[in-house]
Amino acid sequence: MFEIIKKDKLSRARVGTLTMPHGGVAQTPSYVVVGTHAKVRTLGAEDLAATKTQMVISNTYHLWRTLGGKLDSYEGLHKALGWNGIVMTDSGGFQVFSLGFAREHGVGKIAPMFPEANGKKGKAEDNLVTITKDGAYFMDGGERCYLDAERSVAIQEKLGADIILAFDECTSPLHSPWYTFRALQRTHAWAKRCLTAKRRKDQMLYGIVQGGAFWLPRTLGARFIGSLPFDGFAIGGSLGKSRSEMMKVLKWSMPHLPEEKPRHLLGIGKVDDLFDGVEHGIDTFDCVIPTREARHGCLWTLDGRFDVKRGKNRGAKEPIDPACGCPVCKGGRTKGELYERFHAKDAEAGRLATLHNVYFFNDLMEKIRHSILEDRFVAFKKETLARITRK
RNA sequence: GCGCAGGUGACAGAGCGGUCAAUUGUACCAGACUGUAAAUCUGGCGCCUUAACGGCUACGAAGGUUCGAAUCCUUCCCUGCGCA
Repeated sequence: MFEIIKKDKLSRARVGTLTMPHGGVAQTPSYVVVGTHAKVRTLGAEDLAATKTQMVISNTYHLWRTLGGKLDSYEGLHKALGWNGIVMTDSGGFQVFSLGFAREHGVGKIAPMFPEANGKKGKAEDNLVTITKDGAYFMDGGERCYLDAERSVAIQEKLGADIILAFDECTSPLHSPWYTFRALQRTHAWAKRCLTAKRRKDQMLYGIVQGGAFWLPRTLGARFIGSLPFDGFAIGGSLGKSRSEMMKVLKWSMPHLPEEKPRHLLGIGKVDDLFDGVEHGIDTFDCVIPTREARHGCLWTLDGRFDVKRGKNRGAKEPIDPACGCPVCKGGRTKGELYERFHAKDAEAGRLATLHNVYFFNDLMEKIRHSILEDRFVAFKKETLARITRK
């Protein structure tokens, strides 16, 4: 169930409450922390609570492949996580892209302006995925496996998340409008099949808007998916060559999605993205940035982000951010300690950094919620972005 | 004092006559990471040059042999180990 508590006057931003059939509750806008293998990398269950985490997203494809036959007797994601917050599962649709054309095209979802410049353009044989109108074939460790709408829903029902996602095809930013359009037809057919295949009543099913960064397919996508009886909606897919194109995609999509249902922005979540997304009416975001960058030593603060592995942090006695309330900063841990642990390849380094980053993003979302409730969201956005880009 | 092994760029450690400004690792500097193929990847790292090109100075020191030396020879200095 989704209840809107307050709408912003100057933008489409809103504050809401997401309540799950099993009892989990989240205040939105909210960050969804990525825990692909039913675990937020480096974090334990107790850490989730300490980081203000309200929602976690795991991955159908990865869990399906690792659990294998054990899926039938799976304990469920809440048990696996040891945590009773809201859990989502991605459908595996993104892996159609990330293991497929992403490798061949040498791109991410947001393509660089000059793809050849990032120097890792792959060969066609790097593409591990074959897509048909029925579903997708993956090459996984020499084994060929098949995933489609029905199977994805069935797996997600066994995994037992609160919110599950429709199986979709995420296209590459380098795909043509025509390819993108044909992929969109597949995604739409699969969306309807997911609705039909769904058995459990205690899970919410979100539809996914695709259509690349092209106006027509994207608009058609939003209109079509928005018209189906999903419990919520997600914006997915390749979002153009730059952030400004990404925001255009939101602008084209959002008006076609029902106001009263929750909207999720898939896989996007840097600070400026969050503000823009919220401004366009997004309620939840998931992104790998806080956890992955933490493991890579990159720490986020409201004064910008920095790499704690750099030499200037050796011996530094100050916390990551004196204003931060996370267990790491409040616990008296210093940049110097993080530096030493990262250089010693101590696994605790990644955990401490992850604790900080996850807390940072969850806390930022809380601040955003407050700003909306206090009618100062746009001002808060402006002052925060000015501050964070200052250095 | 004798014997043996060595002295290479911030450190460790390759190279053992030309393709060596010198493999590689670490450190250092810079950058990337957006529904996790990722606790990872990329670039730089003697000096001059925006950079390429080019030039200059370099492999303990000084000489020497060679068209050409970090690489061979001589002497000296220094370090480690063993014996006195």
